[in-house]
Amino acid sequence: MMTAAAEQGLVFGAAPWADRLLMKLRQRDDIDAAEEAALRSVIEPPQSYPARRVIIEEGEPLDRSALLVEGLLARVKDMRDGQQQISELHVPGDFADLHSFTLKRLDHGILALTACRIGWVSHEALALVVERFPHLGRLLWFSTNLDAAIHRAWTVSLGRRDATTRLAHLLCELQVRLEIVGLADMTGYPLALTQSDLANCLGLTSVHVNRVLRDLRERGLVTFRGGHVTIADPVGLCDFAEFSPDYLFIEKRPR
Amino acid sequence: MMTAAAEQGLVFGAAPWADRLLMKLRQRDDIDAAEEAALRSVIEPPQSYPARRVIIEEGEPLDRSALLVEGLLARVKDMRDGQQQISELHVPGDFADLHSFTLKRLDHGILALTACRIGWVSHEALALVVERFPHLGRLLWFSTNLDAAIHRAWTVSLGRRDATTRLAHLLCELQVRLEIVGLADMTGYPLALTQSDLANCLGLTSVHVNRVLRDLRERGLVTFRGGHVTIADPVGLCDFAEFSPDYLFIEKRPR
DNA sequence: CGGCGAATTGACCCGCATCAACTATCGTGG
DNA sequence: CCACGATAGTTGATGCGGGTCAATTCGCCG
Repeated sequence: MMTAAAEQGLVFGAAPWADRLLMKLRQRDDIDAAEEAALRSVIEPPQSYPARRVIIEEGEPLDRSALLVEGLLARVKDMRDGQQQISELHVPGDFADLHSFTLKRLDHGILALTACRIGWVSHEALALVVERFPHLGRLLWFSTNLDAAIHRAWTVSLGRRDATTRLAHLLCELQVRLEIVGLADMTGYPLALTQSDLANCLGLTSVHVNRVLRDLRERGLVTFRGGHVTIADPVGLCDFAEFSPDYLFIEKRPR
Repeated sequence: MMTAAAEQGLVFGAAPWADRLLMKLRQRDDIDAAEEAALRSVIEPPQSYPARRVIIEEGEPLDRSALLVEGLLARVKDMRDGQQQISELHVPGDFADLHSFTLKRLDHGILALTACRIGWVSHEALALVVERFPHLGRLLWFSTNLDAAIHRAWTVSLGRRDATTRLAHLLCELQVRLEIVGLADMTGYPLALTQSDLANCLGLTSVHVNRVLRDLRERGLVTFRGGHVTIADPVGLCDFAEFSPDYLFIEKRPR
């Protein structure tokens, strides 16, 4: 019962800030009460960070990972000439840098795009949990592999899609990922990004993102305005973007 | 002694086809004799595949992973309109789809770009080894996270670098990765790809790759001809490409 | 020698960057 | 309450990197 309630994000018992993480993991595989308790126990109470704060500097040695509880995070790489590229966006329920558990430092920075709340997990505690509950370990491993799958989808967008399709595809991805953690309904979702942030995801300039947003709006597919994405024609949008959620692995599979 | 020899890829004892994999993993962390034996034992004798053969179809259910022993593999995604994007190149010693261990199917295909030899590993056997040797499990987890780091480097190239720099960066990456497994010397390495393959990595057309190769040659940085990359000016090339091997995590770190 | 895929080169075009102006929004202090 | 300054968004004019199309040439194999 506690398990079922947690699935809907309604539990305010132990470490409720892990609810969205559990929602996300449970769409992949069952997690029993012992595993749930162990996982919740390693996540520290969330700390708040203001928008635009660098949470983790590129290369910094790390002994903990960040679970995003609220807000939006980005994995960013800065170039010599001042350009920036975002390699992934993180929504609540995501570990933004679970890969630092094995990498011990990051090849990119972690930047708060909005005000955020983050629950930290020490690698030491995580190592114990993973050895004690190998199935949970495999699920967390899965979770980093899912990040890689998202990277590959972005690679395809950047390499082979034009600006309009690329943006449409990203908005589809976010719809699905936010739905999983209960932050989107069928009509859309709040998204407190600037057009410049989107440009840094899409390898474009903010000027062009602006034009492309107008294009998508005028096509009657999707609107992004005032920090909210409104999907006018879900089927049309997916088709236009050649979007299929397959790469997000939303399916129950034994570990 | 066997361990030290294996480090140089000279052992022809048990499963010598795992030598390059061990070379690669050992640049990250020590592997003791028991772990080495366990790892070697799960890798089946290599099978041969001709160039251009699809090794794994996108979406196909998987219960084993492919260790590349010889040749070149690519992770490919095909688009509706016939375009193709490669999201990663694999060199000998790489698991091409270790992530299928947790994903159970792939979001992309695996294509042999040249004639290849592949040693298969069943997920069942792998699961046993990983539970028995958690440190080895962490090292393999690291290895999939390294793939993700390579994806991110490509994302940056595709999003923010021009064609010439992008190609230069890729050639630098391959130099380093091939050096690790003893397939490149300081002057360069064999690379049996077509210009069209490179185009599919870089989000370009083969026509433009051709022009860009000429540009790099005329700048005196690097030459790609007859299936061989010759690096004329290593320092100049790295500088030109804004290349740093940091994202390849070539450093000993405790697991 | 003939055939075929890969490489090479030129001419032309288009998507997106760049540069530049202007407007909208919002928080802040006088 | 308004003036302001800062940041984000919007739109137009112009230029360039890389795509497209097409014609050779090269290199290898039968």
